[in-house]
Amino acid sequence: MRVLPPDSEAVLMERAAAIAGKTLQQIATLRQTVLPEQLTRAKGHIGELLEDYLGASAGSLPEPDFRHIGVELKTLPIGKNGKPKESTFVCTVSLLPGDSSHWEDSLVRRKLSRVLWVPVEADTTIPLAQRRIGNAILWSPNLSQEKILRQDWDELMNMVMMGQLDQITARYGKYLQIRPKAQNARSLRSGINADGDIVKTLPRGFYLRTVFTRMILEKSRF
DNA sequence: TACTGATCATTC
DNA sequence: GAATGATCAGTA
Repeated sequence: MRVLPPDSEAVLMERAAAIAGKTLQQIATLRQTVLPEQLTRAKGHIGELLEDYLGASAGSLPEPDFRHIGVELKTLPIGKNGKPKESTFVCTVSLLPGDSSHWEDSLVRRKLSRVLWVPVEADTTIPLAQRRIGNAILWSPNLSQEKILRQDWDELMNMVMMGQLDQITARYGKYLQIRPKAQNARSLRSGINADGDIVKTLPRGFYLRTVFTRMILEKSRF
């Protein structure tokens, strides 16, 4: 039985609060689903389990997970040092001109305008079933965060649109970076080269560095 | 050990 | 095939 989408942020937060401190096994049992033994062949499993529990609705559409309240769900894997272990995927990078040429109407901005961060224990010495959920954080970027996200986005998208895709590495961007987001290294998408011709290239995604999610986590603990 | 580049499952 | 959910794993 599917969980109905939450019709307000308050309802969403109640649901998130209800699982804070619970283990992944407890959530899986509540939802009558089975956990994989390892994440190696099920890398998105925890995110999907929490989408299911919380009533996310967007499916695989390029939209915020909770569409009508405009909230995006992100799980945050926390290592034993208490800090995020991995960068956070935001969305696919448009590699062709005309898709989203301004920060204001970019998918990055829309997805990051309101995010429910759910910390999840990710110490690999703990069996998956015993890892616990943390206290969720409902967040919007503050002015300085948005300013830097915008700077990163402008710089990176400028390179994309100038046909400098081959020069983009994960080293660009203070908070936001572009990295491959593909089935494998042979995957291809259409992009443009320096002459403006359409060429095939590796699909890319926008990711948030851990320095950024660490800041969100630390601020919420005040 | 942190980080970048590579990869895996599912859905439509 | 391209979007979603991400973590894996080699190397600097």
